[in-house]
Amino acid sequence: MSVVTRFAPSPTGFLHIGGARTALFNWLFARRHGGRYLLRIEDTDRARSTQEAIDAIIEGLNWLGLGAAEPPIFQFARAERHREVAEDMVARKTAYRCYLTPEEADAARATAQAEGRAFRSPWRDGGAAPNSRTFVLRLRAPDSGDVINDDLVQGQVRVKAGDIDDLVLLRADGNPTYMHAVVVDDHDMGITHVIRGDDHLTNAARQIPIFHAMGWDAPKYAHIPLIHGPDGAKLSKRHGALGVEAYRDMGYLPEGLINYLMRLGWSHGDQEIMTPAEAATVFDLANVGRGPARLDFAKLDSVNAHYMKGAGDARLTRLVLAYIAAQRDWAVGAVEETRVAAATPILKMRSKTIAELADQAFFLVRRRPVPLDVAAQKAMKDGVVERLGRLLPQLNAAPTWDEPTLAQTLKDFAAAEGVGMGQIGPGLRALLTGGAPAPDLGQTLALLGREESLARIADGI
RNA sequence: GGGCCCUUCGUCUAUCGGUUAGGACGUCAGGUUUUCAACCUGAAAAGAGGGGUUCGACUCCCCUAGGGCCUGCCA
Repeated sequence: MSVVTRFAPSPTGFLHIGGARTALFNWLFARRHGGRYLLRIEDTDRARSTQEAIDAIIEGLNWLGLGAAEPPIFQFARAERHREVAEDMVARKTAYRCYLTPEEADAARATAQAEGRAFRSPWRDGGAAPNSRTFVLRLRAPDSGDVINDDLVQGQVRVKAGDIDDLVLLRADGNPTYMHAVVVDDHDMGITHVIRGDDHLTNAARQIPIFHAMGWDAPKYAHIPLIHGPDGAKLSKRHGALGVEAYRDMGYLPEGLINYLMRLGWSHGDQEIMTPAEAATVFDLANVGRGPARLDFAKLDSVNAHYMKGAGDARLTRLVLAYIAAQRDWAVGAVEETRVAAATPILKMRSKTIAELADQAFFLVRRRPVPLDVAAQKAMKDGVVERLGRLLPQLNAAPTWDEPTLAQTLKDFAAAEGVGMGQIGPGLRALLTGGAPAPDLGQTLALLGREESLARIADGI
């Protein structure tokens, strides 16, 4: 049997971090077994589903490299099929028309709950249909036996059939409920493995009877633990329940985010760094943890830093320039772009994210005269200006404007002055960068270029 | 209330009855040092509690505690 998985988000918001990981595990599992990975948009809630959300989800998946090879299936478009199956179940006597009004159903449910038993409608065994009353179609839940889900992650979960409600399949308006639509679609799409969040674990016990009611085999289930916030509580907007595009805007690389998400809940020995392609050769649901994991931005940063070091320079340059333009609202000229491009291979080694890279590169795009921040001003102590005045001609006389030559020039100057670099570095750095972070001085001078460096020093003295 | 699930360093995790309980991030100390980083060396740091089973339990079973999910004509 060839494997078919699916990622089935409801388009009521962006693709959040938990959804991204669910998609990732579906993708990995399908890849691992040479199967198919499908996307299904669960848009049966017409009031809350939006085109913007659909676009955001697909865009987010593509950014992460988790796009499906086949076009998405839209659940609402299949409503006719869902109705057909529900009617078929009525014919099979595994579903029935329930004429309870919502209020009556609420009351009956409250009673059942108080008595500690599952909800059963009085209409489950038929009866004369009242006129002018609408009805819903309900599942006739099995009367006896256990519903068993041999969950690939959580282990065997057994629920007594008597604990399962006669849930609604078709609403009064004839539209399917989530519980019903999922089952019909998973069957029709040939889904073999349902990999989804742990919040659906108990839903499996409600869905399996629907499969059986139609004489279908239920898929294998794998309920992966949820992601919690750093404080262990449910993920909220305040700490990370953001769309993946928010992570992109914070300066994370998709491969960094993916690697982090992959290791959150799944492990392969002690290996921390692994690409999805690599993971796809060893991925196993048996190695997925069962407890919820907390989001840890420090670890994410560290994983991302690894991918920053290995990322292509042209790509990083493009990203960092876009970041500076968007986040700092800073117009970068062509000369400065060239400087940033030349600096990227050096600066990426010291940056965890694109945001940090932008901070590291900022000194390159500043405009003269460069204002000094408080720390930089403090570096301009008595005698510093005079000393830098003596340095200026030395730098100007440097035979070539490159890092080794400039570093040597500085060393020679310090020796000639009879002082350590501590008497020269801070002041020089202040004038060159205004206090913004920058690499070693030799490198800073080289990256800034002869003309700009000398001008910035001259500006300050 | 009911049903179900979860529980190893601060965090992510390894261990699948016998280990000085390993790794990573973070933290701390030291080194390097002209800013911010990066980097190097070292250290501290864990089996929720209680019962069993066993020659031997982090590992298997039970109870307790804590946390989570579901309990909708939402998904």
